Amino acid sequence: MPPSKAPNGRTGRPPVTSRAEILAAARRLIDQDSWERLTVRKLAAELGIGTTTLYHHVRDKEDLLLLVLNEYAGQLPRPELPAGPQDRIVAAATFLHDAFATWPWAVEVLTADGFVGLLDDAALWPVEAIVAAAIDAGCTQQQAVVAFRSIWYYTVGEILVRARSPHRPVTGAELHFDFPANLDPAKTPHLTAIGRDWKTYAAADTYPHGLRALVSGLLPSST
Amino acid sequence: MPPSKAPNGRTGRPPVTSRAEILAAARRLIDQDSWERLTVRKLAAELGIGTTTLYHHVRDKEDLLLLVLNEYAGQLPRPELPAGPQDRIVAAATFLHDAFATWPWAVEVLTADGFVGLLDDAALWPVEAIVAAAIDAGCTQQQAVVAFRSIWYYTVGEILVRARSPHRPVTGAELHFDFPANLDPAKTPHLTAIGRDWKTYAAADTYPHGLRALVSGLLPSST
DNA sequence: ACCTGAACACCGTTCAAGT
DNA sequence: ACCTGAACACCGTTCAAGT
Repeated sequence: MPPSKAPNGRTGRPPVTSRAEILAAARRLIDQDSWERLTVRKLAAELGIGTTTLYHHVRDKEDLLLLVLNEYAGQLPRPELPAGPQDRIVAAATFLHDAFATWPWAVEVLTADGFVGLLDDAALWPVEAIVAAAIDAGCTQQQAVVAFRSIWYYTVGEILVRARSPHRPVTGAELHFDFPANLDPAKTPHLTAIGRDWKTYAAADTYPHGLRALVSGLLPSST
Repeated sequence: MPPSKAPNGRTGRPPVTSRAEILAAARRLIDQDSWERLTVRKLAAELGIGTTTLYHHVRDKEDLLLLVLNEYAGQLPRPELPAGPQDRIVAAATFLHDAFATWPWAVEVLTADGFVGLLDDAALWPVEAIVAAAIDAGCTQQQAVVAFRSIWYYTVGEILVRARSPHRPVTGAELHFDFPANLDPAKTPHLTAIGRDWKTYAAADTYPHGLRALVSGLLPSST
């Protein structure tokens, strides 16, 4: 038997799915459940196809996650940035932060794979904006790169600590500083004194505050 | 047959291993290979015991990692700290950073489980030192907690980004900013201009620089 | 008391065979 | 061209049975 001939003139067995459908289903599952619990098998089941069929449309699981990530990044509305360099950096970094806060797994994927060689051109604008603003503020290229990296570390750390805190996804006591009740006041007097208040203090979202402290320390002093 | 009676008077089958031996073997395997590749099965093989025997000495894999971590933390020599509050914070944070830099999996374990309720009393001194110094510098308790958290985020981020960068464990181009050659100069002029130099700039260890910027921004201005 | 193999309930991925 | 079940090489953990 010769291979069947489809109406579109192409030959062979017709597809049961497409890359776009796969990405949409993956995103659905990630949003419903966590990205850690997304498995190739579940994704195929969601689509009603054989597990191994997926491997005809994406290289492997990592490839799949990067595709979903870039799609997500491209869909986010791009905000207006303020004129002042320092405010511009804060705004761009906060945009990054907020984007990651709703999709913390993106940070895991990006840090797992060396970041940006993997991002689409269109998703790089916050990086460009931060570097550009730093140079506007009087930084050399090198200082601007250093500034971006510091901001990136701070942002990644905040997201990961927050995301991994048990069952407190939105705001809250991320550090989960639930001291053992048996803190030794001789060894840790200040921690003992703070005691239960730590939880209260740590409940606030301090990302912007720390970010401003960092940025003001990184840029050449311009009053 | 009655249960055999050991010379020490205790009854039953004699142990083939101990918690101490298990922790030592786990540490050996983690140092040799990465902690991601430590499996319960490999650990049992290393000890020459049945896999499931491990579960009589540790609750589960997470428990095992925490035990190893606390042992490691307790063994690190505690440095002298400078007198000035700002320098003291930098020194304590740098100690944390360096400890994690040689054992990045510790950060993974700690961030995975909400940090410090899990640390031994003895391992908490850097936290106490940072909070104490912040209060010395004029911070309120709340400001001191915020300062610690910001420093913690920055440190965690640096370690994780560095640790996960492919095959560059010690120093180096952690961000791996290997732009696609097809960067659009219209969209990302500054990144395009920096180009290959990014790698050079990013090769430096900028943790201390960013840390100082952050700390100086966080403390009440004291010249 | 302590040890252990078999078993359970999973993974991601490959590959030969089918349509 | 595309799909797919079986299979491979793994995981962490439980549990009944052995000593």
